[in-house]
Amino acid sequence: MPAKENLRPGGRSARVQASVHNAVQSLLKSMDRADVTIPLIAAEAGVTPSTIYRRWGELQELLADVAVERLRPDMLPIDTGSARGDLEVWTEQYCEEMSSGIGRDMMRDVLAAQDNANACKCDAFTREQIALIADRARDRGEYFPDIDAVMDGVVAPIIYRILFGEMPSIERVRDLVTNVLAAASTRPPRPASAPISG
Amino acid sequence: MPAKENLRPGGRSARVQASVHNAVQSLLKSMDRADVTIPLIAAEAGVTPSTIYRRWGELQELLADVAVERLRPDMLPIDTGSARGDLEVWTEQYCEEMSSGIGRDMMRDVLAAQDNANACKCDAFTREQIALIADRARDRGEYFPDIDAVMDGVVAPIIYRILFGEMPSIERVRDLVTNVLAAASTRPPRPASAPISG
DNA sequence: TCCATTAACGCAAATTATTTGCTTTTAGCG
DNA sequence: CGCTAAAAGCAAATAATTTGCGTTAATGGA
Repeated sequence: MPAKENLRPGGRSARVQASVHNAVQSLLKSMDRADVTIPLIAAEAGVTPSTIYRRWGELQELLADVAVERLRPDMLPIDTGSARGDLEVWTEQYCEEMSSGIGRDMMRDVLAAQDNANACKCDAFTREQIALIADRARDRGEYFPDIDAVMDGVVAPIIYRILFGEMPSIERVRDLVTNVLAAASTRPPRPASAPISG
Repeated sequence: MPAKENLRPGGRSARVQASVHNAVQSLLKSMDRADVTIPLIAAEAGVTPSTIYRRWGELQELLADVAVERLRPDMLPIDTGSARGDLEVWTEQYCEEMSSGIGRDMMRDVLAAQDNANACKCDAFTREQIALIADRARDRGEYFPDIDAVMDGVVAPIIYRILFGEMPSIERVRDLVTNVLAAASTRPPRPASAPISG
């Protein structure tokens, strides 16, 4: 299950990794994911299959590895001038990305892998984006809820519905934001969680 | 991707399915899930591998199929005499089951499958259990929140955290229940969601 | 009850994927 | 610049998956 951590960062090793990642993305665009195999990826990347087997072990791990890179936020949350606006806009965009076919597939890939490190990374990405919005709100002197409250109140319901079969409507998403902002000003912060082992 | 729907319900076909399901459960108990293969399951079940390939297509679909059966609730929510008590007890038990190694593996199996019908089933199971608690509350004349509010406020945060790396503490779980019950009596019901296509 | 129909199964051969032992290349470092 | 070992390539061995075809038996109608 070791993926791209603790490997030689330079030269050929990095080139191979990039080439394999590109090959995966390219193949996923042009064909059904059920037909993507490791020998196929290897051919597309110009690498021998055993290299992929030794580095990623299974297709699932490689797909998770590629997916988490694509899920990494590539821009700052839009600054609308208010905490509510920032959170609303960010949430709507997040929901749209995640509920698209590609977003759902990537999430599935990340969750399907044996190694849950990639899932943790995705959670961290989301928290970072919300933290940026929160910081901005505090700089403006606005109140903003705890990150955990936003994760529970906004992110979790959206992701749950996407994973378990219903896509949330835009009205519901706005509602979630409204409720978490309303609750924030009337409830004390909540206790923290414990990290999971396996 | 057709799993066990629209197949001949009687005799041999049903026997084979039961035998394969049992074989999967038995093997998952005695060995690492990464080492469970279709030929192995076939041998344990006393069937030929091609039968499994033709019926389930991939190991992932079979695992999802078995997992969803194990996730089906096998008893009514405990009646504690009050809506709050019922929901608290049910939630704590649900959280415990889902965050155990077996529960997480089963959820992973269900979500990893191409076919999301099994995931929808799991969602439906959960909603049914909550609906039973809600019905009981109404029979007693107690107010009870909308099922969707409980899914968003209690179930989704628990599942999100289990999937994305943190196990919720019992205090947080109680908090979620408290909040959804508090909100229920002060907020109007929310609009419904739209089903997902793919 | 018996027969016709056909879905589902079993078997085995063909194909494809995965693992493994060994050799070659090259990144990292003194 | 040369050493060392991690990572890659290659090819043979093993294992999984697909497929064609004959057999079994569930279902439905006479």
